[in-house]
Amino acid sequence: MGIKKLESDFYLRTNVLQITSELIGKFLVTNIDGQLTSGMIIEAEAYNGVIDKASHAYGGKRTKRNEIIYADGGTSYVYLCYGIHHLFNVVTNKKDTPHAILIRGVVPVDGIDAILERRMQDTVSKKTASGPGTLSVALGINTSHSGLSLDDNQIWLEDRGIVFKKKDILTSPRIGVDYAGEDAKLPYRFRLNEDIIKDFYKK
DNA sequence: ATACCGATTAACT
DNA sequence: GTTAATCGGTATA
Repeated sequence: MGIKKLESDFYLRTNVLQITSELIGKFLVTNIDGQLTSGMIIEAEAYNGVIDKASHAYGGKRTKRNEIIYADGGTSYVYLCYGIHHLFNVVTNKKDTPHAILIRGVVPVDGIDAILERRMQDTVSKKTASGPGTLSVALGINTSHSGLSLDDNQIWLEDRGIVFKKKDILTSPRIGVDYAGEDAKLPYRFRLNEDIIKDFYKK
């Protein structure tokens, strides 16, 4: 057991689907604005680089915004969606192989007071950090954090020894990527069984 | 300079 | 189940 910060050997691997499944049960931790906050990852989606029509890097496209996806694994990629929502991604694989994982939901764990203040809520519920936009608000993440190394002391991931059974990690098509044609159907979304998630909110 | 649109959310019925 | 809100990024000229 114990707490182990994930290092580049974890992020530099080539199988983004494998890494995405392993992220369920890991902890996303931030130390932003003097507040230490964290959440356990319960949902994430894989974006498989230049061959994935749903990826910002499809076809090898490079723009000022998506340039970060081409960085080495272990880098934070945060971008603005619908003009309002800051979506946090983990870049994986080696430099110039633009794999990324969108973190879509966490269960709040550390710094609950700060999280509730940021979300302007009184109590923790499933709504506090269960979407890609809301978890960024909860943990204080915004586009200014894009390009940061996850080895930095502002945003990082931890393994706290929690392991779920394979059957409790469900796969399904990704959300909001209908424009990606055939690739919209790929089972690249990973999430924890709802019954197990409920137990974490009871604690 | 201008036009289009999205890896979403919250508040509805 | 439906839908309005909202604006930076991107492409096109």
